[in-house]
Amino acid sequence: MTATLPLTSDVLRTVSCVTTPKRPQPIPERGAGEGLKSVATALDVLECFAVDDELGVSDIARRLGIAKSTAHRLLTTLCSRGMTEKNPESGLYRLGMHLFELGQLAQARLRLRQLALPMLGELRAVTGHTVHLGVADGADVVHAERLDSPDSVRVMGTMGRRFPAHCTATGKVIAAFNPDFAEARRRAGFPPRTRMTIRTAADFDQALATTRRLGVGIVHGEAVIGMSSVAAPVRDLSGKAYAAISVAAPTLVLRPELERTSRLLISAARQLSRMAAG
Amino acid sequence: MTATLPLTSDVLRTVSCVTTPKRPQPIPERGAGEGLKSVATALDVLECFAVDDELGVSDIARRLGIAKSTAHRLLTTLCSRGMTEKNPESGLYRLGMHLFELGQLAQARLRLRQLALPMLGELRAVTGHTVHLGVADGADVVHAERLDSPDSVRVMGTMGRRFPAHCTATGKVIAAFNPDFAEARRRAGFPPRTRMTIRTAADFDQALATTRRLGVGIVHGEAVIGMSSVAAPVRDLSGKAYAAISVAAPTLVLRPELERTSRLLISAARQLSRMAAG
DNA sequence: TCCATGCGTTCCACTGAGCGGGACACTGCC
DNA sequence: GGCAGTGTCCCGCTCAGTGGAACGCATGGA
Repeated sequence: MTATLPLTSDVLRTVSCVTTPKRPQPIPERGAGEGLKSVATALDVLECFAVDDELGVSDIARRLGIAKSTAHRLLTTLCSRGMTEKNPESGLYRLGMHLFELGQLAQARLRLRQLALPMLGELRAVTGHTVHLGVADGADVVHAERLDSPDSVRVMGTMGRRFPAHCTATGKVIAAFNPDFAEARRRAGFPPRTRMTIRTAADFDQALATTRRLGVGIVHGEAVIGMSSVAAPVRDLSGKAYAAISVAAPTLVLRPELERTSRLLISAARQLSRMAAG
Repeated sequence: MTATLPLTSDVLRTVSCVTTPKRPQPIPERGAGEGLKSVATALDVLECFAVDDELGVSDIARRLGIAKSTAHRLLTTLCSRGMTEKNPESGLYRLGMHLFELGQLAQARLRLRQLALPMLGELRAVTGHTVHLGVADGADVVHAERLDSPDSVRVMGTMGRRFPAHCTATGKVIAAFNPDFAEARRRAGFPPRTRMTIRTAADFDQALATTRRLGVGIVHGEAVIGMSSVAAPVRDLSGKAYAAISVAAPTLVLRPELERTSRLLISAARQLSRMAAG
């Protein structure tokens, strides 16, 4: 059972917000986890594909420490439901389209996203930049929605991706107004992404203090060199942040507009907080 | 194991293209399915949420014909991995954010989508309308990508959704150039969506003949009243269609531009077919 | 107010389902 | 040709997953 926390509002559907025991990041941690063993192992198999695009039966068996026959059995079961697929060329397995279908359903039903969509569209229109909705999950932020800048040539595929809280504007601003979330990040550490990324708890705490003072989270090249973001927090009735909306653009473009963008974001996020709490 | 079919090209990652045994549409069909029983049941539980947003333990147990305790055990396991979540307000369960994460991964890795993205962007820019990439799956089309019209006010949530082949432009055009896919639809029947929807095999076959003659699939109000789409097929080396790209707009807007749009689509789809096959 | 009926959760004993080991065919490489 | 990989299949043991029953708690009607 996911530990039930004192979530005053339910707009954030992620129950497992901060206190999720562990979600394996680099290499799935086997056995750990409650409930049915075979089901848990099957989900571990899926998790393997979060790391690598395509994997073979033996590969997965080795990673999870299970018998080859077991891995094979799990994969055929997952395949029969479209959760994984077999690449006929390489003979390897990968994630299936049905997983995408179900995942889209999960996203489409996220209430916070439904509320945020019109405002995100407006923000994009006014700023002309890419906008995000990020929700806290564990020690990370998951991009629940992303509207690309109208003039962005290539559509990037970062939606649904998970980012450590210390290298994104959304992560910083949620951490600044949610001590539990910040603490989860401190425990998880500060993996570097670029040469600008925060690397120590001291720097992190200082960044959070700055964020609290400004009311917005800002990153310059801490996730991607040359890119900047600003984010404002979505908060529950107790004032605790559980999500954030952000605007992202090249640093050179965003820096001059920083103040105006911040004002827009704060106003939009405040409105969203009200709508979500009501 | 998903039956391996003679797929000449691998761009379509959906191995289970046409010959998928069955994917329960209205109510999950229990027990049927190879492999591990508990894993299969767990996936059935997920499938329940494709029908309803939120469900309780007893509800799911009743639907699947399993014991309440079993359903509860499955749900807690799924929850511990973020595949489902518990709504603390209602006490009911629903699909989880981690499912969204994994689903996004599956989509991002779809090779056909990667190839199509730039062309879809261009099509949207030139036509000013919403564009789709649909891939065949079973007797349906799954929208693997969707770029919204720049001037569309509200962003709709139809990406990742599954549509019966007989009421979409993409479905018609894939069926027209893929006899297996068309046959799968005939077997699955023709559920009505609007008063314009095709209802009989005879009408379906006639529509496919027209589609073959024009080279594009066209629907006027057959999925949504007042909306029209045109679609061109993406084909493998043998000429069999396995995906399609489409342009959608209000009927009144699209009708006058139908010929020009068709030409653009056919040219883009042809190019995409070459890139995917090469 | 009390009983009835629904819910979700927990426990427990039985048994059959899922486990690992091993055998097999196949491929590619030294 | 052997060797080291692979994916697939089979089989017997045993433990994991099953359903039933019991519990506490809501809700609602009599």
